[in-house]
Parts: sequence; structure tokens; C-alpha cells
Amino acid sequence: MTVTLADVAARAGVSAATVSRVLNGNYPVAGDTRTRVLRAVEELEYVVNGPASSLAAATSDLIGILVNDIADPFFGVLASAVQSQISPLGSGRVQKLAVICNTGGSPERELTYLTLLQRQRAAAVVLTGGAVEDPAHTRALAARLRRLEAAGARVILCGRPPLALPDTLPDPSAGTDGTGGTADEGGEPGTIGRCTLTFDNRGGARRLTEHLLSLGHRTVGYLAGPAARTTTRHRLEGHRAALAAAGLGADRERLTVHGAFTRSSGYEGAQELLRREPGLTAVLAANDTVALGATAALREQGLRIPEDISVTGFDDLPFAADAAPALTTVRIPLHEAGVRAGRLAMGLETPPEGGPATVPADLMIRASTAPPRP
Amino acid sequence: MTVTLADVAARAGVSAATVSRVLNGNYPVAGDTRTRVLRAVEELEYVVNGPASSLAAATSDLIGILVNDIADPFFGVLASAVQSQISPLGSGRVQKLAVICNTGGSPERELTYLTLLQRQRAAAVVLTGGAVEDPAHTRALAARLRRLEAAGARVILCGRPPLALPDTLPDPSAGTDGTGGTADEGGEPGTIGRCTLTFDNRGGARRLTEHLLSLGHRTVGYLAGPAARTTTRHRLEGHRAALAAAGLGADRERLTVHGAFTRSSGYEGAQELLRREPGLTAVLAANDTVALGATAALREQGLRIPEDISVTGFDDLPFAADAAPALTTVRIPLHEAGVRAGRLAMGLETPPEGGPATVPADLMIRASTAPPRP
DNA sequence: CTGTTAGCGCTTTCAG
DNA sequence: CTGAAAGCGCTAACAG
Repeated sequence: MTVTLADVAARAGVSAATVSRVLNGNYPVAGDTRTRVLRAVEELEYVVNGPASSLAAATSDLIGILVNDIADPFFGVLASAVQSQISPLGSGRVQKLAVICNTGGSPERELTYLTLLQRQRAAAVVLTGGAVEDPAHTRALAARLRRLEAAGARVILCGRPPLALPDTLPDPSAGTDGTGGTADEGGEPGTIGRCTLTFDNRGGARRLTEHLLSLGHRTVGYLAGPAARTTTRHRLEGHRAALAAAGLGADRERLTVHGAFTRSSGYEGAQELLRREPGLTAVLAANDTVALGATAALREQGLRIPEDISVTGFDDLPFAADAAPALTTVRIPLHEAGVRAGRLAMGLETPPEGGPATVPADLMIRASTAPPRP
Repeated sequence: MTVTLADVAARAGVSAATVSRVLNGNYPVAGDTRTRVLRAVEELEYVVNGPASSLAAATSDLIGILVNDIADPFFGVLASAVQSQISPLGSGRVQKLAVICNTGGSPERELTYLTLLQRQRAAAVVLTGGAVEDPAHTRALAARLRRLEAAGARVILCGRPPLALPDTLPDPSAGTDGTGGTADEGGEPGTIGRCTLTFDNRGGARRLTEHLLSLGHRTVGYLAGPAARTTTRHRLEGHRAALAAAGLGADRERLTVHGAFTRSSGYEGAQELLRREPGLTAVLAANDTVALGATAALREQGLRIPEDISVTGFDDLPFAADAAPALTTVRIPLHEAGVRAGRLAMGLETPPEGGPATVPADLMIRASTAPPRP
């Protein structure tokens, strides 16, 4: 019923092999034959059978992108940027399709998707956003990624640190030089995460906190993300490092509230923070979305921003600059990072020399922060 | 090198057929044999070869989702909702993968992606957002979709009207009853778009405009989306219908500026509108993002919102309620629509009876609109 | 430059 | 309930 290569070959009066060659353009074919084949393809409205060619060629043109939730602009921007490097508009015909996987932050789903992608023989897999910090999961994840790499897939980590496996690596220090060993050998330790782009979450949070301190704030609350995630931990560490440097280390637990990376979590968290410490003069949120929720809650308490209380976000998503007041935050160049990840996934770029590349996180001072009231 | 079905079969001491059967669970297998096979699968870390099974079974577990740009929350929310219905967490094991395709609004890319998806033998294709209105493109699109359906893929339109092909259909009226004919027969007219969810863009825009008129506005500008797109046209039509009903039809062209669905387009458009008509008391934007840009531009001109000028959006994206002032807009239940589209794509739900289903668009009156100054 | 020949790894009748 | 056998549609040597 459906037209196959053989049909095209018959119509063009050539062999199937020849048709395959003109279609893939990876082998010399006489210009004349070529046009004849192309015409037959047109006339028959022939469309290659992807699964069949993937099977025969042992490759596929799918690239997996794991995200927490594609509805979250953080991941949307990242995924869109990755896409821009692997999709049809680009240079040449090397076009891959992006399989977007919503993990919802669930370790099990992350693993499930990885298996599904391996099943599809994905050419590459991009894991975005922070990782769940749990030894068992990390181990399982490393195993899956190793298998994926052994199967020839490129693995790119974007927004998370390379996998730390102290208890699995024979010699942890060996992995650091970054250049040795091939991914094809499977079990090779230190291999996973060679293609890594980490975000400078720690540095960004530190600078953000320093900014607040320099404005004179001394009683700052922190709306942290979900526990056991690298993003949460790193941002929190940066924040506390800055406080500690200013001699403000004490009382940290009381002024930290954990929650999801959502607006409602920010809304509730801000209320909780205020309940614990009515004298709060600033609130740092885990990200911009959380900051928006916090802002709403604080306003409802009759507080003006930034006159009565300062608020900061993180990520600098598109809406941050348009919030009122415009949100002071930390800009992570998500688009650029995504583009880079996309290029790595396509093999257009070589993995960063000397270990993971760090994506900068720059302070964006806007209108939501000001000195505390005297 | 890589382990295959045969390896598993050998290890379990059964035939390949049996392994296939337990893996697919679509055929009775003795409980004992079953566990033996499953154990072998575990031990060998066997992962099915997707392309091979797709080839053999002539099916694939990919579902294509065409979006303008996945970084745009409008599409992100939609795609996420579709995902929620087709992905691993759900009921049963029927898990499909979502291939997200950024068309960037380009007709050519839309067609290219459709071909790519057909090549992958996608089980379904969901086209989201407005369609480009160009006879040639519509014709080409219809042809592609028809082929896709003929190849057994389900085609779902989400956010656009069914394909209008007056010049191609032998009997346009025949397609309207919606129930006749099977998609499998190919050329069947009236078939395409049977699985359609249209958004009530016209009604939403009309209600929004009526709201402004009822507040007393008489000089309202309109920041329309890109020309030749159904979304743009329908929203504009609704807007003008409301104006006409109020006897305000004249001078429309002058107070309408077309632009992209972007913030910068809103920013520039608002400036242009103000240049053309300094006495403007309200600006309706094509969507929330455009409204944000317009708001910024108006503020820079020293105008307060809503005291000096009212602004409205469209879509009610998450950030609309958090804008300051909170944006009056029209809520399109994107999540619900996406869920429905996902279910249709999975064949979990039957196509809407009696033609395209209309997704409502409700007015959300918030703080960005108020009566004009006397 | 082109044709022939084997498979790629799985599913699926058709017989047991 | 299980096995044997015949492809699914394409690619990739290998000869010409």
C-alpha cells in the first residue's frame, strides 16, 4: 500500500541502492540518474521509512531533551535554544528531531525516559536543569547514561554538575583531566559528564546576597527550592557563603523556607517567612517564578516593594524585567547555554576542554531592591 | 556487541517469538516462562530496539507536536498538557514520546516537519496555534495531512480552525456533518480537521472590546498579530464586530498596527499607535506578551495604567495575573485544551461530535482597565 | 558510477 | 502456550 524504496527504484529504472544513495547524498551519483530518481520520488510522493533506515544504519535522528516541565519558561527557553541547533532551518540537511521529556523532577521518570530514549537509539540526550541528589538515584542514573554512551549516544548535561560517584569510581582524581579515554568503552569512569555545562548558581547567589548586604540589609529571608536538588543546594550555599563572610551566619535555618520552584510556593513561603520574622527587610527567592509569588504575598501584607522590603529572583526569565517593580535577579544566559548544548548534542562542537564549562550568572540590579528603611 | 532479542531468548531458553510476546504483553504466555524471560532481560540489561520493532510492527511511539516556539509559554503550556496525556507517568504502559517541532510560524518548516514526522511513522500529529492563511500553503498542508492520515497517523488541530479548502473539495457542504467517511481512505474530503479544537478567539476579542466600550472608551488602538494568520484575523474580527455594533467602525485601519506576537513588537506598536493618535484611551494587544511590551512603552511615555490608558492582553498566561497592574485579558484554558488534544492524539477520546469543538475564551477583568479620564 | 547481496532486530502468521 | 520461518524497508559492503 505504502510506497517503498523499491517502488521508486522501479519507476526510475535503477536499483534500490542507487535511490538510497541519492536520497542520502553520501555517495557519488550521476546527475542524470539523480534527477530521474528525484522525479520518481516526487511522482510517487515517496517518504522514507525512518524506522527502516534507522534499523539498517543503526542510527536515528532523534535527540532527547529531558526537562522538568516544558511549560516552565526556564526549560522552554533552554529547549527552544537546543532545537534551534538541531532542527530543519539550520545549515545543511542534518536535521534531527527533538524528543522532549517532562520528568516533573521525578527520578523514576528520568530513568524511564532515558530507557525509552535508548530504545529509540537517540543520537544524543540532553539533561537540563538541576539534578536530584540521592546516591541511589545518582548511581542508577550514571549506569543508564553509561549504557547510553556505550550505545553511541552523546550525553550532555546542561545546568547541572557532572555526576559525582565517589563510591563507584576506582580513582576519582583520574576523571578530572577530562581528555583521556573514549566513551565507547562503556564502564570507563570519569567519562560521564564530560559534556557538561554547569550554571554558576553558587556565584550568582553569592553576588545577589552581597548586593543586598551592601544595601544594608541584615535580616534577609531565603525561599529555597526543593531539597535534595543541586540547583537548590548551590544557590543556598552561595547565599550562605555571602552571609557568613559578613558575619551573619547564625539563625540561617529559621530564615530559610524550602518549597517547589513555583509561584504558589513563593506565595506561601513568603507568608511563612514573615510569620517567622516580621522584621524581614529582604527576601531572596529560589527563582523568578517563586519571586513573583512572594511579591504577591508581601503586597497582600501591605508591604511595598522595594520601600518596605526588597525581593530578588534568579534566572532572569523574560517576564522578570517586566514585573513591577522590575525584578532584581541573576541572569543565566539560558539561550546561549541551550545553543551550546544543542551544538554539543549534534557533535558540532567538541566537549569543553578541561572539564565542565561554567555558564556565568550575572547580577541584574533592577527596581525590586533598595536599602532597608532606617 | 549490543544485546538483542535473540540473546535474551537464548539465555531464557525460549524462542525469540516468546520473548517478544512477554515484552509486548499482547499474547498469553505461561507465568513461569514469563518470569524466566524477564529475568534474562534484567540480567542482560536488554533494551528493545525501537526502530526494529517499529519497522516490523509498522507503528511507532512518537507523537509530533508542532508549535511556533516552545519558548513561548502559550505553546509551552499547551505542549506540557499534551505530554501529560502521552507520557510515562500515566495509566498503563502505553507510553509515547513527544517530538516537539518549532516551526517559528514558517509554512515551509511546518511542511518539512510534517514530512519528517511521517518519515518517523508518527502515531499522531498535533498542530497547535493559529494557521497561516495562504491558499497555496493551505493546499500543501492539506495534502500532507491527508497523506499522514492515510498512513495511519491521527491528526489533531488545536487552536486553529479546520482546514478550509473550498477550491479543492468537490462538495464543501458534505464535510460539515462530520461523521461520515473514514480517514483511512485517503483522498476523502472533509476528513481533515475532524479532530479539531478551535479557540474562541473571535468571541473573546469581542467581549474584551465590549468591556472597554462599556467602561466608556471610544478611542481604542489595536495591536494585531502578524497578518495572514487565523488567530490574528479572528481576534481582529471580534474586536471590530464589537466596535461596529457600537457604531465605531470608522477609522479602524489607522488605529490598528500589525506586528509579531512578541514583547518588542508590543513595545514598538504602542509607540506607533500613540504617534498616530495621541488621544488614545485604551490599547488592546494581540496577546499577553504583546501587552507587556505595550505597557512598558506606554509607561515610558509617562502614561499611568489604567488611570491614563487601559491595556488588555489575550490568553491569560501565568504571568498576566502577576503583572502590575494585573492584566485584564481573555483566558483560554490552554492546559485543558492541551489535555484534550493529547487524549485525542492517543486515541483515548473520540473526535468531537458534529465538527470542531470550540474552546471557550473568558474575559478576565483585572486592574489594567478602567474608565477613561473625563 | 551502479547493481547485487546480505543482513539490521523485531513481529507475526502458521504450525505444532 | 510455544517455535519456526518469513519478511518489514532500508543500508552497506562488495563487485563490477
